[in-house]
Amino acid sequence: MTTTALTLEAPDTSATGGCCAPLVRDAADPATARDLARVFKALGDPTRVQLLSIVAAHDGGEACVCDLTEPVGLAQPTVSHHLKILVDAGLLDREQRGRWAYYSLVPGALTRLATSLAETAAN
Amino acid sequence: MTTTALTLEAPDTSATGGCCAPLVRDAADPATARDLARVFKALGDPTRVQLLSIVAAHDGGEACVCDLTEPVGLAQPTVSHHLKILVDAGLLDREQRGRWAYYSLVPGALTRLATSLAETAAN
DNA sequence: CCAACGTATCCATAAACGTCGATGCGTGGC
DNA sequence: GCCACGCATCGACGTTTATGGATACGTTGG
Repeated sequence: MTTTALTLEAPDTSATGGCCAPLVRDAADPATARDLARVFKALGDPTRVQLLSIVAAHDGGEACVCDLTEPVGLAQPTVSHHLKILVDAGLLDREQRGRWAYYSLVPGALTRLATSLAETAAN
Repeated sequence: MTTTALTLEAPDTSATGGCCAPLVRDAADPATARDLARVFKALGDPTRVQLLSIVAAHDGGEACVCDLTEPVGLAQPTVSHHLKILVDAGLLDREQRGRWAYYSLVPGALTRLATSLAETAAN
């Protein structure tokens, strides 16, 4: 799926004699933008940024839900909801050990995201 | 501002003999998380990622609204709305020259964001 | 001045989101 | 087998968001 190779055609500039010189060189195609935005949207909530940060700073690089409800001051179902969003975004891993579910950073996920940002900036 | 030095108290682990060893070292305090999330939320929409990318890739590193409506396929008020969000997030600069409003990347904004991400990953 | 143009703001609507109580599911202790 | 525990899912509610039409604002050209 999502195999859209959309080249993002540059609009005709000869018709509009105005300001526009739309030399879009290699802007992100809609599919890439959608994928990037999905990850950013997952990070677009203060609670989730906190959760990610707490997990990262936690001893062993992992934490269970019971470690997280108190720091963020939210009910357990809400925290589970946010964690699921972070997992779906590919930012957190979930591993069930015994009764507890341990969450940890996906290795390299944040770094790759940082690289994408830096690339756009240098584009 | 935002000089909150919030130490994010570690919950007592001696009481709960269970899973929890909440050694939160230096997780992001709520204020920092809020600021970060605000920028990420601005990037949490495919249209805005596309807009940012197009502006970055555009000749001269700047583009007016008339350059942007067609590539994203949205009405002008909608594009203006998204651009305002990106400006408010500190990601885009707006400069009015003549009849046209030129938008450009805020120098270093994306790089700083990338650094924040990398820091969290290495925490 | 006035008209044309590019852009921002206002308003309404539909969809998505955050939140939490109630509840269901899997695991471990007794 | 039963119960307690940790966690996920469901349903509902209020809030926020994306979108575009109508319109107002500032600028340029005549």
